[in-house]
Amino acid sequence: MALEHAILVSLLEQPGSGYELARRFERSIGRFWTATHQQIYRVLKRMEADGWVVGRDVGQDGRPDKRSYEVSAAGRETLTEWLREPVQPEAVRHDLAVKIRGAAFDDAAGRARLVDEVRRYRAGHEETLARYLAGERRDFPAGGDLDTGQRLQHVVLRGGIAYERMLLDWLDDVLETLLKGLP
Amino acid sequence: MALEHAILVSLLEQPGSGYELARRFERSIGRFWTATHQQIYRVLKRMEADGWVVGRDVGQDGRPDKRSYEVSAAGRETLTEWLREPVQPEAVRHDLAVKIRGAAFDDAAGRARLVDEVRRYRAGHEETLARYLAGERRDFPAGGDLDTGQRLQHVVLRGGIAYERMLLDWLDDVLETLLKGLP
DNA sequence: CCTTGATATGCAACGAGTTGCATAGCAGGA
DNA sequence: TCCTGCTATGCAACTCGTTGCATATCAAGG
Repeated sequence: MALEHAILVSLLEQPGSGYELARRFERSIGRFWTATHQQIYRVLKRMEADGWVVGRDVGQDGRPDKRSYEVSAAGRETLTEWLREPVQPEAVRHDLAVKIRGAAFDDAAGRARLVDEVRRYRAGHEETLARYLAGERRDFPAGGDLDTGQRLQHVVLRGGIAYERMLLDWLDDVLETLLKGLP
Repeated sequence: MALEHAILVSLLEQPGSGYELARRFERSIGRFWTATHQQIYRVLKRMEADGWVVGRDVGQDGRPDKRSYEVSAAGRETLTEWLREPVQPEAVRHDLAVKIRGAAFDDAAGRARLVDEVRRYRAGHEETLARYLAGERRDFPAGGDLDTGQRLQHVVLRGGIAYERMLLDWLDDVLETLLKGLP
C-alpha cells in the first residue's frame, strides 16, 4: 500500500538507485518498513511510469552502471496528499507471541527448545539496540544543531530504541515465565 | 505463512467456527496476528483438506448453522514441528513512522494536520491499553492460581500492555517534536 | 410489516509480497 | 587463473492478503 510513500520519503531525504534504496531499507527505513530489492525495483518502475520519480542512468567507474532516481514535483504532491490521510492501523504479525501461547501444547522438551530460541532472539535484538544507540551517537550528538528533518529522523529513531528496550524487558519476563514451567 | 499456526493455537485453546475465530482474531489473537474472515475461512478449508483440523456442522437454534473445528492429532504434530523451528524476524510496516519522516517535506499546515492525526491515533491506543488492562484484571486476578497455558497467555498479554505503554510515551515525544517545528 | 443488525459462510478479482533464478562487471585473494 | 563476493538490475511464478460483493437466518424495534 505505502511502499511507494516510504520510497518517496527515502528519495527526498537522499536520491539514489534501486540498489541503494534496498540497502537503506535493510538498515534505516527497514526499522519500520521492510521491502526486498525486487519489490523496490518493480515499484520504482511503476512510479517512474506514473511520473512520481525521474530516473537517469549514471555511469560509474569500476562498477556496473546504475539508474538513480529523484522525486518529481508530482511525486512530492502525491506524498503530501498521503500525509494528510488518516494513519492506517498497522498489521501486526508476531511469530514469537504465537509460539509462546503454542508452547502450552508442547511438552517440557519443546518448551526448553523455545527457551533457547527466545535467548537467541533476544541476543539479536540486543545487537539491534546497540546498533541504534551507536547510530544515535553518530548522527545526533548531544548539543548538535538539528534542522526539522533531522529532528524528525531522531524522534523516529528514539521510537526504535524505545521499542527494543521494551522488547528486551519483555523477553526477560517471557524467559522467567517459561522457566517456571520447567522445574 | 503462519496463519495456520495461529489458528491451530487458537483452536487448541478453544475449538470453534470460522466466524468465532475471526472474532477472536479481532480481539485476543489479533494483538499479534491480524486476519480477515475470508482468509480464515479459506485457510480452514485447506487445513481440513490436509487433515490438520476436523470440522463438523453444528445446528443452532435461533441462528444459522455453523461449522465448528477442532485440531486433529496430525495438526498438533504440525504445530509442535513449527514450534521447534527458528523464530522468523517479524515484518514491520509502520505507517506513522513513514509519515513522521515525511513531514519534513510538508509545510507547517501539513505538520499541523499530522499533529491532529497523531493525537487521534494516540487516543485509540489509550483505549487499547485500557482494554488490555481490563482484560488482565478480569482474566488474571492477583493471587489467582494459573496453569501453564494461562501463565503463557498472561505473559503475552503483558507484552501487549508493555507495547502500548511504550507507544504512548513515544507518541508524547513525537507530539513534542512536531510542535517544536510550529512556533 | 419492514428495516436494521448480528450471526454465519462464501466467491471472485485484484494487488502486495516472496522465492528462485538469471545476468553482468569488476575486485581481491588463493 | 579461477573462485568468491560485491555491486546492480531484472523476470517469472507463486502465495498471501485485501476488497467488494453476495447470501441466508433470525431477533428486535419502530
